Amino acid sequence: MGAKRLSGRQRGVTLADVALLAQVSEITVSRILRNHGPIGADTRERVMAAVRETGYVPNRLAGGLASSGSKLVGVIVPSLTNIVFPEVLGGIRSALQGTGFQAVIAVSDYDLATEQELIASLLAWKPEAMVIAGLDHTDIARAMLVGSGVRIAEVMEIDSQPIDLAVGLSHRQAGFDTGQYLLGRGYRRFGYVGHDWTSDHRAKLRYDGLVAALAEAKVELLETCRFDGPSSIGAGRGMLAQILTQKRDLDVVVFSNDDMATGGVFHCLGAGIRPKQDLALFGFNGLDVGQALPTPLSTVRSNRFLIGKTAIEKLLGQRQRPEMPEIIDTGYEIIAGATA
Amino acid sequence: MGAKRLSGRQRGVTLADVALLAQVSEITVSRILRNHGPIGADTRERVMAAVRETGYVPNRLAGGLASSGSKLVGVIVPSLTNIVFPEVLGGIRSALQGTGFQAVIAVSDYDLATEQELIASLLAWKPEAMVIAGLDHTDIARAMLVGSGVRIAEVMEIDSQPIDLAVGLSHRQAGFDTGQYLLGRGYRRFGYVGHDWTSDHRAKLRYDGLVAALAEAKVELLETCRFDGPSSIGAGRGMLAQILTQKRDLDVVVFSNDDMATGGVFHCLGAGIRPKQDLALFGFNGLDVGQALPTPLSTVRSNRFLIGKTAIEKLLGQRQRPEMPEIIDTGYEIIAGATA
DNA sequence: GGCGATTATGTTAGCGCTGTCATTGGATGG
DNA sequence: CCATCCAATGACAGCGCTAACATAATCGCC
Repeated sequence: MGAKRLSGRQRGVTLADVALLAQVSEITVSRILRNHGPIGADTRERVMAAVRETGYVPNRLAGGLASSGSKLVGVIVPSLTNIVFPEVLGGIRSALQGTGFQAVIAVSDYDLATEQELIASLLAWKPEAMVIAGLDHTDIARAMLVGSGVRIAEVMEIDSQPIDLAVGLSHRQAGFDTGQYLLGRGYRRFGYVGHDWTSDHRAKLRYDGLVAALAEAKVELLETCRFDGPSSIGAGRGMLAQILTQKRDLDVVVFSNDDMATGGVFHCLGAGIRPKQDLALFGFNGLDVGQALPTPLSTVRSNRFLIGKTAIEKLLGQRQRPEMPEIIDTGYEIIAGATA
Repeated sequence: MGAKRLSGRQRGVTLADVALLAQVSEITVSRILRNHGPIGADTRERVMAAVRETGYVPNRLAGGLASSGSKLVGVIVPSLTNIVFPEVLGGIRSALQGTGFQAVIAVSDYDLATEQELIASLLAWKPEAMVIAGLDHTDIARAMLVGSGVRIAEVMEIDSQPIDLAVGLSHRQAGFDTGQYLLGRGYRRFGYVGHDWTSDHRAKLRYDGLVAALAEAKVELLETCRFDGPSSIGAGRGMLAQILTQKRDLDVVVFSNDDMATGGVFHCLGAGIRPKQDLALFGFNGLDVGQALPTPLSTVRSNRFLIGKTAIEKLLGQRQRPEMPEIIDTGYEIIAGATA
């Protein structure tokens, strides 16, 4: 009773309702809710009571529009089922904690066209910043990102030039170091088991680095096997079985990542091959699965959590794009493990 | 040049700019961009050209405010590192595909207070629907959800009454069936290895079901071990080692989930215990890791993808809350595997 | 060939909030 | 005792878009 235009209810309590109940103006309620400007203790009390009584929920669409700032950070990752990306998100969430910002997560399914759509879609929410996995985008996507004026972090890799900020590690270098490490341990008869490169081109970079390291030492990669699909433990298991029928006398197999390598270890366990003694196995990422194995996986630790955290801290630390793109190397380290 | 109020640029192209360039009114541009109402072919052409030329990106905050509908679906999950939730999200994304809706994902870290904050925060975006993992919420959270009028799906479990819609499976029943299944296979000396129940109360429900099944058969659960933290492969490995020192003559160990059980298998492999022959192991979820094991894990398949997909389909299928809460059982099935 | 139906476009009035600039009523101080 | 300042509050316009209602222009059809 008394409501002027709203008849059927349903469409929510607004600032006006709260203001009316608390006998103050809308702007005062708004200020109290945002801790903005000086407010009398009694007024605050009265307004908060009204908020509670009405069950008022602010409308962020209206707020964002009015203040032209959504307090949103857009995030695009290629997958959530590959555990490394949730880990990056963990870092992002941790850095966002208490800042009032909220991440909007979108998944591109390793598809650049989808990524482009998602970029358009997320920019429409006027995010304060964007975090995108990878440096590879369509031209249109890149143009939209550049044109938006929004700060952009491209994460995971630093092997080429970013738009604004890159946070990650050099996958090519990691692959190279893997090669040198294994050569140093005396391995000479190399095999490689990978997965689809069109979807995961960072795996390709690591492969290139590996081959380069071997070439420097005049060692040849004897056999290569690639699964035509995303990496998985099952694929790794199957591919190792396959490569071993093709070339029996390998002394080490490098996998595109830990998932694949874990599958490789499973194959060994099932086939009575002793990891390291009979065949060395090497992965990438340093995932928990691999480290919990009876023989902890020899691999490279990439710092996913740190990548996400650093990206957000940098982005929120400076709201303007820098003159020159910045590149932050979060590094990696070889985990000796027990399989190589 | 010619812009009236914008001096320093930066703050975006608007509908008005596009309309001006294309020599039509704003509403016409708006209609074209939304495929709404009849539009002349030449006009459409001209407007699309103007959109391209200006690099216009619609402002969804304004759009949502004007049409009081954000085309957003809020999703709250307790974790992204537990792979089951990304799988639910996969189902959600699949059902959202092509509907024009976008999911906003938030992570509660298994904390009901955090969940409550996230609910408030997501409701502020005026989502069209919400999906929340679990039926357990704070009173305030529940009140906000009820009061919002928004359609709500509570997913994963159906062991108690939902607000609006529940999609999932009965974890208690799954635990019960696990017990009966193992009894049927002749096991009598049961052990249980779990993780923190305060964070994962569905695990507790399964445990309760298991105990109930055993009690019916007058079989006792001989030993219980619970890791004080989230489930992980490492924890499962450690806990199995521990329970076996406490009680050596178990013939089967039921784990709180596949992560824990996989750790258990790892322990066996390391300790020379043959799964099934020496000690049976049973998990929950039917994860890929477990199925890729040299001895595929005996477990229960929960249909995570289906849960997400069904929830969204139901929610978008009917925009009004039903009179009575609806419960959809997506079921589960026992995977015999090779460890029990 | 006039009347309603249909198609294509425009006009107006907000959606719910916040930035900006008043306004009010003491407290301060010389 | 009046100018000055500050704390506390309010009025008002407008963020960028779209629903709802006009308004033209075209088209059949008896």
